[in-house]
Amino acid sequence: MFAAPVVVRSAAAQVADKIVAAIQSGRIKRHERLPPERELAKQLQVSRPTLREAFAALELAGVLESHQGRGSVVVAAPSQVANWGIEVLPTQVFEARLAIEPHLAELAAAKRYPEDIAHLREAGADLDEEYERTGAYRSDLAVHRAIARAARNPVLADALESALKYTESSRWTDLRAQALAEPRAREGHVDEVRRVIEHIAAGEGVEAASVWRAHLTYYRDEMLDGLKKESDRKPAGTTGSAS
Amino acid sequence: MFAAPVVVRSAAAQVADKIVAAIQSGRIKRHERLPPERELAKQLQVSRPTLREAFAALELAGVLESHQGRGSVVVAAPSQVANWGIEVLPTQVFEARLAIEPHLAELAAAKRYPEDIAHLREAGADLDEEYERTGAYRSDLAVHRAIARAARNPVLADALESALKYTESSRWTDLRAQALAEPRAREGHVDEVRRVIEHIAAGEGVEAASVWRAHLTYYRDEMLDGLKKESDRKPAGTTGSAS
DNA sequence: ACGCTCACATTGGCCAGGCCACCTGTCAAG
DNA sequence: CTTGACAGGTGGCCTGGCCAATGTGAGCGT
Repeated sequence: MFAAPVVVRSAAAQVADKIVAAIQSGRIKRHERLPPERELAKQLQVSRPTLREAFAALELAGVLESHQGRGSVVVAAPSQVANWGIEVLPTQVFEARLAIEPHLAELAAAKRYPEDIAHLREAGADLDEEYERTGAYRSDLAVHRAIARAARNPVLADALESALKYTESSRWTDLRAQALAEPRAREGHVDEVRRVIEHIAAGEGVEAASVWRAHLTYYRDEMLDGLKKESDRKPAGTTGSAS
Repeated sequence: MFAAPVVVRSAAAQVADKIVAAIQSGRIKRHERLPPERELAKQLQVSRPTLREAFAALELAGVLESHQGRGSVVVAAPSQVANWGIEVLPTQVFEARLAIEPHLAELAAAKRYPEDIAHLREAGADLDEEYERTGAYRSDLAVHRAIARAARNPVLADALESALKYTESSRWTDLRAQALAEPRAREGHVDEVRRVIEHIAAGEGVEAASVWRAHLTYYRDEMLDGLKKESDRKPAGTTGSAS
């Protein structure tokens, strides 16, 4: 019992949550002015500094805008915060990566900035070296990121990063380690990485995208197999994690 | 002269910038502990509440993590903040949208939740109605967003939103208005919107993606034409915008 | 009657100082 | 060796205040 520990959420974070929720639900509309800080603080029963922490966070996130003497207004549409706090499933992570990463490989092949290619080759060499030396490797994330960098598209690079964020949970790394336990799978992966790098360096965008798509597809299937086996062993999920 | 007005950046925002810059440059590494708030505030010559505003913002953004009695640690990798504050070009916005949106259409066709289809049809009907009534339309963003929602993938939906954010500048809306000045172009767009909705509703993912890709490609070419004409008229760009 | 100026209320930006709660390492008692 | 109390360090939060930018309306002159 008490499997789920108490998640402490700071007062400022709770205030931010409330404001976001109000925007999501449409209670506060876009370009609408919020009550003055002093008043809102009184309404929410927090001090002004606490409220200001929440405001500062939302301002950096592009949700609010505050101006001295004028007040604070909402600048984000509900759609922009619609997915905040939604849980992301492993299959959704792969959906996103399959949408983004082959395209990144294609863009990288189209642009081919010398320093990016060098950086990419370096990441590939590191992976090769690790594989030759130890017969295994921990992850090829560096290559994925190098491709994103070579694509020179900040919007897609950010999107990839937000997908990769989910691959850092202990749950995900466990599954990955399990998926990479098969020596044959590893060899195939390393080979795909080599090929995608050469395709990009040669400017063969379509081929690079194709290899990369296949790479991700294999990887996905191996991971989801692990997920399936796990749920077979333990039908009732008891893994809980928060953030 | 003095074309660029002084952009007032709050002290808290500047502190956040400094910390992000330190992570980008590798001066602070991942999982490294930061100095205590009181000390860091002294170093940066700001008060603790101001520093705390910056911390709150970075915590919401997933860069820091603070725990009572333990201190604050960096949890973001440099790659995760690498693209912060980078200017995004119109061509990059289209690169990203072309990567994401056809895939979203395909996912929407694969999932086909009834309420999402209804919502999508509604957005399409609104556009139709506006077009029939006025012979023009302001934007079909609602349809794009409805497709994103129907795809049920928060990672991709967020990515699309961050790309669409750039389409809200006055500069972009001007270009769009100009691109949509051709009645023939509008008719084609409305027709594509109708078709993509029907393909999605019918579960024809490949076709939906294909139509949507064509739609975006036409749109991109019209917009970038407008951009080109504009730069022909006025070779030296004097448009400046900040933030 | 119209336009202009300027004082003032409003509102966010920032600070000082303080109290409390929590975590961690230490050290003595069992 | 284990257990528990304890103290120092640290973040969480508050009160109260001053300053600076903004917008407004009264009062002025024309």
